Amino acid sequence: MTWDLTADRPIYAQLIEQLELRICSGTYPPGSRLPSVRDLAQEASVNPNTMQRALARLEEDGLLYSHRTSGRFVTEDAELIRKTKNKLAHEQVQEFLQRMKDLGFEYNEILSIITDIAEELIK
Amino acid sequence: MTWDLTADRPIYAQLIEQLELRICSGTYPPGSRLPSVRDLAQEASVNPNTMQRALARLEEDGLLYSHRTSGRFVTEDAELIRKTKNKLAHEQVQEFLQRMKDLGFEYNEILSIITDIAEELIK
DNA sequence: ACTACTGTATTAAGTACCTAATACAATAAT
DNA sequence: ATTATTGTATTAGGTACTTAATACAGTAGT
Repeated sequence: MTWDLTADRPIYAQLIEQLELRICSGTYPPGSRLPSVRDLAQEASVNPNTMQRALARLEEDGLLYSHRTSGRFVTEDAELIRKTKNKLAHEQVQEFLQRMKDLGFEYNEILSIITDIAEELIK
Repeated sequence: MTWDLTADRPIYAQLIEQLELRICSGTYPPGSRLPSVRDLAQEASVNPNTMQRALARLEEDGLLYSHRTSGRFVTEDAELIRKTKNKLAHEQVQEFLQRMKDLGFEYNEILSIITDIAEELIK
C-alpha cells in the first residue's frame, strides 16, 4: 500500500486516516512495531513534524503507544481495533448514503449503481 | 437544505461541492436565477470573496453563467447537468468502495452493511 | 437622471498548515 | 563507554486560505 496524499486537504488529516486504515486492515498488526517517525515521514514524502502530529493523534485514541526510545507500536487491544474498524465503516456508509441522497438518488437506484460498478470491478 | 461547512477542509471547496449538489438535484433548477453573491455568502456565513471563488469555478465548468449586472443563472443545458450528476455519483461510489476495501471489507460484506444501515434509515 | 443592485477586482491582515533545521534525553546496540 | 536511533520539542519562514474593507463598471427599476 502506498501513501496517497492530495493537496486539497490538510496532510496530517490524511495521514491519520491512512494510518487508521493500515491498523484496522491488519497491514500493521496488533502489537507490531511501526517504522520510526523519520522513516514513515520519508516513505510518505512528508515532514517528520507532520507525521509526528498524525501519530500523536492516534496515540490519543489508544491505537498506538510509544516507548520513548525503542519505537512506536500498534495496540494489542484487538477489541479496540475491531470497534474502530466498525465505527469507520459505519461513518463511510452514512456519509456515502447521505451524499447520494443529496444528489437526488433513491435507495433503489443507489443499490443498482453500486451493483453495476462492483460487477465492473470484478470482471 | 442548509449550508454544512467543516473546518477541516477549505471552505471554497466545500461550497463548490454543495453548489454542485443543489444544481444536480434540482434545488436550483436549470435556467433559474441564483441569489446574489452577497446573499449567498450571508446565507452560508461566509465571505463574499470565498463564495465568488466557488461560483467562478462552477462557471468554468459551464454549470453557471453570469450576466454582469442582472445576476447569475443555472445552465439550461439539462444534458450537462445529467452528465455531471452521473459523474459525481460514479466518483462517490468509487471512493466509497475503495475506502471500504482499504478497511478490509469484501464486496459481500459491503453490500450487507449497506443493506442493514439503509433498513435502519427506512424503519 | 437617479438609485440600487449586479458581478468583479484589489489590498491588507490574520490564521492554519507545512517544511526546514535543530536540539535534547533516553536507550538499544556495539 | 561509545555510538546510533528513538520519540519529542522548539523556532523560523513560506504558502494557502479566509476575512474585511473597499472600489468600480454596468444595468434594471424608478
